[in-house]
Amino acid sequence: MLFMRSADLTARARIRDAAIDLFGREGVNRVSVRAIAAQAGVSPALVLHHFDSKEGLRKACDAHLVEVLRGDGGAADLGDTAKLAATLDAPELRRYLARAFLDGSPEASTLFDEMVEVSEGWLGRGTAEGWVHHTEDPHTRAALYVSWLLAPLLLHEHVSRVLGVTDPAETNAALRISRTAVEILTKGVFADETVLSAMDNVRKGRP
Amino acid sequence: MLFMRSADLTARARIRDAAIDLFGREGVNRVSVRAIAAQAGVSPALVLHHFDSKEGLRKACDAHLVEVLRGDGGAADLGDTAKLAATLDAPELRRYLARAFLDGSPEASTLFDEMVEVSEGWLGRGTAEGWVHHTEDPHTRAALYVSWLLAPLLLHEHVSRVLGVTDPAETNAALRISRTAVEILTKGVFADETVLSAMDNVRKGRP
DNA sequence: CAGCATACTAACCGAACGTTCAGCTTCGCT
DNA sequence: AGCGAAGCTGAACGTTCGGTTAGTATGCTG
Repeated sequence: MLFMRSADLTARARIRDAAIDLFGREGVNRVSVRAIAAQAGVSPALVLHHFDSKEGLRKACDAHLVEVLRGDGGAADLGDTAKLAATLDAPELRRYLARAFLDGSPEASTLFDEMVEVSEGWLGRGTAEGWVHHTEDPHTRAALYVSWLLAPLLLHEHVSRVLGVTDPAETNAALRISRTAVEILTKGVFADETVLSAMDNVRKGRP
Repeated sequence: MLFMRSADLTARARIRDAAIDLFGREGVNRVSVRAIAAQAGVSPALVLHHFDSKEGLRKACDAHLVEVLRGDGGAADLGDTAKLAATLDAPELRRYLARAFLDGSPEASTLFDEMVEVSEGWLGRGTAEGWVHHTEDPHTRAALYVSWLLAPLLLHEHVSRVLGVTDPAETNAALRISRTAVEILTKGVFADETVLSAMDNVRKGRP
């Protein structure tokens, strides 16, 4: 178990990687143990020998993803958007992460909570230092910030289709999206406060 | 077929509503025809009598959702965020919509494309009239705008957990989120342009 | 070399799935 | 009243699923 990292071509690792790929592509329930075994080049029985059950395999995939995402820096890295994006350069990890958030595994919930916590801390520090605007509701803003960070990942299929992405590398599209996101987060979209004050009026009307 | 709307308690409609509810809750593949039939109070065979196959039922659900979403105003309503939010007041419709975007049905793809198109037109008009900021890349901004609009829906489970939502009505939380979103879209998050210019430098370094 | 745990497979199991089908009601029409 | 279509059901079909079992190969340890 100790030197497992150097032997990342073991059947166990191949099964796990195949599962991450297929689970991310199709969703956990559309993928059979047989299909995972076939992609990993082993028998279906070996999958259950190593992971006890399909659910056990899914948990192992979650754990692996979380381990990779945390990187070397512990939970702190979860707030480092650039580092996060770099780690998620692998399409199969991206797909799996998106699926995990939607299928509602406990590991994904914990991960989301941590990301919100780290982001809230980071934005709070920014507010104190003056490079982030003040807000009435920092908690909601952090939750929304993380949601928006994940949105292009979750809707990757549709976003890339709309943007006409065809190249396999996709780095250009990712850059366009990031740049536009930062632009909105810096300058906003609306040039005046009519929409905002309209919303505040609705809010006061319903205490 | 013509007066079907007035007879929305037919077994056919009950099956469709049960399918939307269960598909949205669990995902299409986790739900059996038998479960849908049970919730609708009919036999499993009747489901296939009306919809030919499970896939046919799913398509009928998609079509129904799109019909409801378009409302009376045709595609134009897809850009009216407030109206959209009102239509999606029903939790089961919200859940189903989120699932549809992620399971990648053709209907959902068309819907997404239309939402982006309508939003891009709306934001373009706003730019011309001066109440929306100019952007280098209106197309990407529109895609991102729609993605961000959908993000709290897709991540509803996690967002509501983080915000500590317990009340079944949820109107307060929805209001908090909307208000915060509009706040960000009006004032931005970042108070200066350091992040933005840093990103532009990266971009120029990689032409 | 013997002993034994680990890695792995082929064959199989019961359960649940989507789907089919023959037949039973129930209605609208003439 | 009579008849055909539509709504609807119970019982089965073949398939595929996750999981089990019995057994073989492999490689380490004494």
